[in-house]
Amino acid sequence: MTIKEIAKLANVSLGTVDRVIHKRGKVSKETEKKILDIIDKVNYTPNIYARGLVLNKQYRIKALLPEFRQGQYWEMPVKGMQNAATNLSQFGIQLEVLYFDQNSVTSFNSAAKQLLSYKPDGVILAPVINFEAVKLSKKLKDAQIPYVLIDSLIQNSEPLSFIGQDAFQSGRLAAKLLCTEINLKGSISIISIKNNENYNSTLQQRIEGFKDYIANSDFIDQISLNESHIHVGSPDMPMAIENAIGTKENVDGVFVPSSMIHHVAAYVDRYRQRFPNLKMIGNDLIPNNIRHLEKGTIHYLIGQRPENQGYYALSSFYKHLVLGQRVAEDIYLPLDIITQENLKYYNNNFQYNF
Amino acid sequence: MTIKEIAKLANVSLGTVDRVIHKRGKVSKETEKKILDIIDKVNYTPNIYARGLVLNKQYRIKALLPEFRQGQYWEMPVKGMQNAATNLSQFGIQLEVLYFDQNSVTSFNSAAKQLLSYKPDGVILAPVINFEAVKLSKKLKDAQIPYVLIDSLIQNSEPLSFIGQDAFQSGRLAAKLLCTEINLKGSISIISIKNNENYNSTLQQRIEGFKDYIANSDFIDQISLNESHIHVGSPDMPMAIENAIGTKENVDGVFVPSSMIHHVAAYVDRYRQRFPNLKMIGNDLIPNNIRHLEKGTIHYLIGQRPENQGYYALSSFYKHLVLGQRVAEDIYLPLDIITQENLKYYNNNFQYNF
DNA sequence: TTGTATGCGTTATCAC
DNA sequence: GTGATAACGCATACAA
Repeated sequence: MTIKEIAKLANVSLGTVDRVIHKRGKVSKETEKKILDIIDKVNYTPNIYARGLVLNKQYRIKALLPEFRQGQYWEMPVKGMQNAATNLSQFGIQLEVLYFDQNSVTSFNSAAKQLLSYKPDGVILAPVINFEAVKLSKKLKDAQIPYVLIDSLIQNSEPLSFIGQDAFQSGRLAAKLLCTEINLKGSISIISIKNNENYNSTLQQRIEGFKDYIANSDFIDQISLNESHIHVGSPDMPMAIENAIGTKENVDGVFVPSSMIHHVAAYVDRYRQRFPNLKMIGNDLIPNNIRHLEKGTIHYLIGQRPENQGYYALSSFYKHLVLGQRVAEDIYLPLDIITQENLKYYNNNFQYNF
Repeated sequence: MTIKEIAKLANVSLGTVDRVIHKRGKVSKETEKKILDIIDKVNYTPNIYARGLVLNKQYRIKALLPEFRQGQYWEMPVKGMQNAATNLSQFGIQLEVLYFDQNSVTSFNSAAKQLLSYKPDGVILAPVINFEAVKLSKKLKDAQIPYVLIDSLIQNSEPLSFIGQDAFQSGRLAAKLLCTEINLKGSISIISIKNNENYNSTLQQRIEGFKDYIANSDFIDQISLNESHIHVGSPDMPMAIENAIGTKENVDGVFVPSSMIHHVAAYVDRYRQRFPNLKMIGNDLIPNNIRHLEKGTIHYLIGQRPENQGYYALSSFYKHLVLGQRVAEDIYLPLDIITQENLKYYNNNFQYNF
């Protein structure tokens, strides 16, 4: 059904129908009602091709993400975003990624300022520096620029959508797997490793979920927990790792609630004979972690499909801006459990998700 | 860059450019080369909107699948297909699903005949009745109708793409999880349950993978295996289950390489006190299986994202027919490990995969 | 308040 | 061999 046909049915010109559809006014109440009824009855949907052809709109989306080196976590969401950008370019979606230093508020603010100066049609934001992200989200709201949050949520925000993982549940799952692996008894070391100084709600929630699972299990008395915090790159990192896993009492399991588990795994691997039965579980399938999973140093990795997160983030804008569809508010990605056995098929078809 | 601009660059009319692009001939060698060079240099891609508008093509895709009742496995791929059909209808993709009785070759053949009479632009085929599916695939090839295979492959076929799972690897994964769960020792019962009489290569491969994992493990001597085959609906099914798991020696683990594990779970659940520590693993997250996973009767389910399989099947045709893109030949879906902990987030966003 | 005309980029037909 | 042109459905500027 086309506008022309609707116009004929309503005995008006297609200009009038168009004015009704786009609420441009200058139509009498009665003809408006008549046209709306017909539109409703025939279930009219505009032809996406004709619409796209005549509008010929370009939508500029800016992403604001932490800078990264090859093999680091943030490489993966970016890959997914760029993949989406390729597929969506024919629909006028344009992506540019701006980067900031996770340890520098100044760097974030200057990138944010630059971003706002572009007056983009949409923003993808990783709120790694929580407090500054909140301020930016307010500015975006004032400027009526829709934004998508990726990885973690921020307070009082009204994003077009949030795309990430339930961190608490992720921690619970890690606990279940690790406890089963160590046969429901022994000593577990939770090691929080970060490469920045910011408060990280995701890490925190994963740890809470981990503890919650054990606290509510019927083998709580059989498990002893200890927790440590390590900063990547600090000169005493080896000693910190040694303290976390090499104390007198044997540690049976290690949980690192971030992609940084490979640092511990490398240490364990170096002194393999000292840790013959240590079971390790962590997050994110970055190359360094995958290597240790293949080697057997790491036993489980929990994935959060970072490429898909990136892909979905841009897709949200395609749906919203191009198709005019309502988009899901919160998109929680599955908690993928990866072991040696299913590693090969993990996410090998994410590029197909369009 | 548009055809018009290319025409101007080449000092020809846009009709000539069009003839070159579509290889319609009637163009002199030299002008053809000149135009091709320009097209190549400016990296011309046709405007998808204008193209779609003028062609206004409808693509009729017919799917040929086993009939099912609510809650059965085939409901899920169909759901994914129909979801895709909704999203893709605006691009002219039309889907109709034809059903056949898995236990009736006649039913399959009459549905296949009907399908061919439609002269569809594409076919989605579930080769559940292997031999007949092979014959149909030949006819489709002769008629030059592209087809997508879903769930399992067939011999000597040349599908547009195959969408499914690596069944052997799925079996290996099941073995790993179950063996860990029973602490690498004990007695395991493999129960193959089917609701039809056809040879099922997927089941077979899963069982082989399962055995392969154990045969190549270092705890092979600690595990005893027995295997049984059961037909759903047969009056002696309870006794067959009893024989498989209720023998004198305790069975520690059960592996059912299909979505039919809930039949065993229901039996185990009814006589719970007799099987206090039985661990069970199976395939596919149909409602009956999910219920037993939540209850704890089933410990792991391996998912194969059937909705996504359906979605991808139709998407393949969108990519092939509408966008003219090359599509991936074999799409192996991830082997998802589902337990109580990550069940909630499993595949809750599959509808977003467009 | 309503109707008409033009153009978006591509395809396909027709005249030269 | 080549060029001109109508048509697809929609949005919009402008005429009435």
